[in-house]
Amino acid sequence: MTKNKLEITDTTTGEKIKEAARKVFTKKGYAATRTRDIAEEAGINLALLNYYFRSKEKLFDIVMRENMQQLLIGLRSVLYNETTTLLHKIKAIVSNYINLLRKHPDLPLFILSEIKANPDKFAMNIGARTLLLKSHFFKQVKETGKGKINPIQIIINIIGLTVFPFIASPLLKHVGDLNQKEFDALMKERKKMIPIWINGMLKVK
Amino acid sequence: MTKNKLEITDTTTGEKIKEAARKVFTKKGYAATRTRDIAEEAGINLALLNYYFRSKEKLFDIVMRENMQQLLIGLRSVLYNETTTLLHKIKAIVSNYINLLRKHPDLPLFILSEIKANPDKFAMNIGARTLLLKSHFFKQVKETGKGKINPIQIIINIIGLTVFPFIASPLLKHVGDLNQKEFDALMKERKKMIPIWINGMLKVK
DNA sequence: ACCTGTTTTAATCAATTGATTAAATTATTT
DNA sequence: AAATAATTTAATCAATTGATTAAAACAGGT
Repeated sequence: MTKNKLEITDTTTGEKIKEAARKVFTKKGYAATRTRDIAEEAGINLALLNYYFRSKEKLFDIVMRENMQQLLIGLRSVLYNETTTLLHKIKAIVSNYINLLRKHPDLPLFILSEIKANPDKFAMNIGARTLLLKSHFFKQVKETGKGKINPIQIIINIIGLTVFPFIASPLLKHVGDLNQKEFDALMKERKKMIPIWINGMLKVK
Repeated sequence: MTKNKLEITDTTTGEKIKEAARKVFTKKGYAATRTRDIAEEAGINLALLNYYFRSKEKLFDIVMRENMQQLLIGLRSVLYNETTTLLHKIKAIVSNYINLLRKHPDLPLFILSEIKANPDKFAMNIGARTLLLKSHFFKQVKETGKGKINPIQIIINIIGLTVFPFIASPLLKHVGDLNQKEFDALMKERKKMIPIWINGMLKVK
């Protein structure tokens, strides 16, 4: 069985390890993760981790690359669509990301922590820069704010308003006295509100 | 010299260790920090760390407590001032925090990461909840948004718009192609803009 | 100068951690 | 079935890590 018996849920040993690694890395971060935790989570012998992925770091690189990939999938098609309004794009971006983050709430804190811990490692990605800066979306932000506002500020606000509550969720739940259900309801409401708020910013002055 | 020769900059051995620990912990996080890194940064023998603070964790607890303290200092006097307008309070909060974060840019990511890594440890702080929820500031947010908007959403937005850029700064600098100077200019501009943006949100609908 | 308590140092410990090895088991090919 | 290749396991390694110890250096009081 070297190649696919159509692998019912593609549950190769390698795949099991990778998914276990994603879970543990994302929850605890690279430094706090023990390869033995990953092995246990995957239900495999520790040595198999090195057999399939050479090292903890190589495994991490693969998981992280896929995680970042996931955040960019589908973004290009929105950013570069020349047939939709700016407001429509903002609604799509915010809605898609909040849906994604409700499924993977600790993705942003994980990614931002690891970028900070090792900025050089992620410096390569010149593609992410042009993806945004050359987009139809960015042009629309520029001309809608026509000189009044730096478009980067608007970008920061869209991402910040969308992502921040998930980054700070333990804190917000505590000081706001919210359970998971109430927090979820807030995030659902934000899907509607953030585009309205951003729209307001674009009309300031 | 058992007690103060007025300690020119209070540079006790214990203080040197604590400040070195603050620097290393804040930069690398608890898990990635080695007690030997702290000792080297402080220029002291490793054993002195345990002599003065018993353990890595106890030292961390002290540093973290002080860090969180720093974020709350001066907040109460703003939140509970019954003589100022809501807009005035928002300006004060945003301005104070951006000033603080420009001096200590990796404080928020550090704190939020550690809270997520160990939520129980920080669960005690029932004081932080009432500090916000019982404040004159919170009442003003409630009545200004009069039923139209959940005040918690406004709180999230104020904190998010203020703090998020610092959390995501390596990413923002990269995709926005910003150097430190340009990033700083953006943060300066946000001191003016965030209160305006929040004001707009309070008037939505 | 001598004693006493505090601070500092070098050496060391036990536990943990990422990784490897050699043998075993299992699958595939001939 | 035999041979070969791939996968899995248990045992072990060397390096790192947080912490401790016993001795040395230092200070203040008498």
